[in-house]
Amino acid sequence: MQETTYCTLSSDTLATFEKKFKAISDQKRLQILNILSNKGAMCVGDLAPLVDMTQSKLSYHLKILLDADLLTKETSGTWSFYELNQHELNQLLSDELCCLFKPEN
Amino acid sequence: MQETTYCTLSSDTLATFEKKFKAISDQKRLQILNILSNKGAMCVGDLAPLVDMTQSKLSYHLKILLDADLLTKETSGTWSFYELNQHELNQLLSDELCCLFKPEN
DNA sequence: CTATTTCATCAAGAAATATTGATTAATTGA
DNA sequence: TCAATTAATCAATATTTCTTGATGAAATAG
Repeated sequence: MQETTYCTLSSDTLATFEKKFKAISDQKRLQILNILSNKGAMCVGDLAPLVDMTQSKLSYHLKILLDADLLTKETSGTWSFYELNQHELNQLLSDELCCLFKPEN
Repeated sequence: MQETTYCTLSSDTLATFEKKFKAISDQKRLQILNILSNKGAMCVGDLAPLVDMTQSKLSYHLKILLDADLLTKETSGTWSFYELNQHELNQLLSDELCCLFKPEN
C-alpha cells in the first residue's frame, strides 16, 4: 500500500513563486522576455523601441523582472545590458513554452 | 549554416498567458492549487477553512483560477466541486514545480 | 411551503501596481 | 571642462486588483 505524500509549502516558498509569476504576468514583460530570447542581451535604449515603451517605463518593467531573478544585468559604461536568466526560467516554465523564452530548445 | 528562427507572439497569445500567470501570481491562489493537488476535488465550504478565507473571498479567487482555465468546476446540487486542470498546468509549468501542483509526478 | 445550506455576485472602500514627466547620476567624447 | 548620452529613480496620478459585508439564487430537508 502506498502512502500519500503531502507537500505543504512554506510561506517563503509561496512568496518567491508569487514574485516570479507576478513578474511574468504582464503582456509587456512577456514581450520583453520574448524579444530577449530572440535577440540575446540588449541595452535599454535598443529594447525600448522594439517594445514601444519610453525609457522610464521600460526601466520600471526590467527592474521587476530583474528583482524576480528572471533577468541578469551587466553594466558597461553608461549601458546596461539585460539578458534572460535561462536557468530560472527553465525551472519555472514548461518545455511547451519554449517558443516564448527558450530559443535553444 | 543554421537559420535563426524568430517566434513573435500575437497579442492574443500574450493576453492568454498574462491571464494564466496572473492567476497563479498570488500566494493565496498558489495555496489553493497546492491543496487541491493534495486533496483532489473539493467544495468551497470544505476548502475555505484550509486556506483561512471567508466563503466570499475564496469564491473570488476560485473564479480567477477558473477563468484562467487552471481549474475545472462540477456542480452537484448546491455544491460546487473544484479540481485542478492538470493538462493546462502541465502545459504551463516546469516539471520542477511538481511539488506544487503535480502530485502524480 | 418554509427554513436552511451552499455558493455566486455586488457595491464600496482599501491596497497594490502602473504610468508619466522630471530629475539625478554616471560615463563618454569633443 | 563641458555637453551629450544612457539609464535609474522620484513624486504624483491613474488604473487595477483585492477585501469586506450584504444580498440573491438555487437546491435540499423538514
